[in-house]
Amino acid sequence: MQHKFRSLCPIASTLDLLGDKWSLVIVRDMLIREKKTFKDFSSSDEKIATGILASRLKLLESFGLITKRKLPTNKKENIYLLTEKGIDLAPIIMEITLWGDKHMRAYNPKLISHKEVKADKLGAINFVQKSYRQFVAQIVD
Amino acid sequence: MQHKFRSLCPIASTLDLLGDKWSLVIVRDMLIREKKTFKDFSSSDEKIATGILASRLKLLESFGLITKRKLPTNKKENIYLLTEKGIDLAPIIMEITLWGDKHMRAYNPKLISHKEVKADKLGAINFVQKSYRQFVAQIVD
DNA sequence: TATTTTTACTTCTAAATTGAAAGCAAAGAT
DNA sequence: ATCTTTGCTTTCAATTTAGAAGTAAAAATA
Repeated sequence: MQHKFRSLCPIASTLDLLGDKWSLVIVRDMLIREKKTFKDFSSSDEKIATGILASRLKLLESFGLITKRKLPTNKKENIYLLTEKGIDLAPIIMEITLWGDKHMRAYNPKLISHKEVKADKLGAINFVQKSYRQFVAQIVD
Repeated sequence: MQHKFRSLCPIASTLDLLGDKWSLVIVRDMLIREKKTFKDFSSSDEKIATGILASRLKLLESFGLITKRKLPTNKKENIYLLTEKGIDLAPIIMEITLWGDKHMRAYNPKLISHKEVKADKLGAINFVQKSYRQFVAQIVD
């Protein structure tokens, strides 16, 4: 089944896939918090409904941003991991973090700050991507 | 009336405001295409419904990302302009452009490419922000 | 000046999506 | 052997969206 795109604009097309309140929160959990199972994602602070979580994971997988696999040691648990395409979202995630930290605090005063990102954006992007690749490598034998 | 936020995470909070298919498309039209009236926005390629456009403009204004004003020369037309807070979205917009250009083309082959952004991201961000500030200055006496 | 057109919406309704809760089957732990 | 956990699916009400139509005032045109 193929997606419908609103236009030929890369921004609009990316938003056709990721423009909702949950997809990038799931990617954040994977990339920054190294979450990997359905349970991990459904127990995040934001309390995503399981039906929405299931549909988002399916969509992200269908677009190749994540993979779904089982480990030989556990036949029940599914392990979701970001692909390189998904890891490539790190710059977007970091820019959103910076913008939110700078401009949303006025409306959500107790917002958590990410000092490393503010201090060294490119460093933080590289660090997170590198760490995540190691995390994947350690899981996928 | 105040917004509800899902958590204390800057990413989730930013997505509480901008996490939908339309808000950043409107910001794109303002920042990159220098659109400024209700008509301008409603005539974009993506065909936003007027009801949604009206509600998004109201929301963006309520969070201080845009301003709404009239020119002394026209008592009907409303002029919507990005504030500095809105102009500050340029890095997010550019990163989304780059990601989309790189990864969505497989699904939307005729995607338009933005060579300047690919060639010089920081330059493109600065250029767009500077140009937009000039555009605003020229409108607001 | 009178009429037509434009602008900026609002309203309406159907369709789609979301959120919350409950249910369920298989695997794993006790 | 039973209880618990995991990974979902299902259900249904509530909210949001998409699309069309309507409206009032301003502006352009005849």
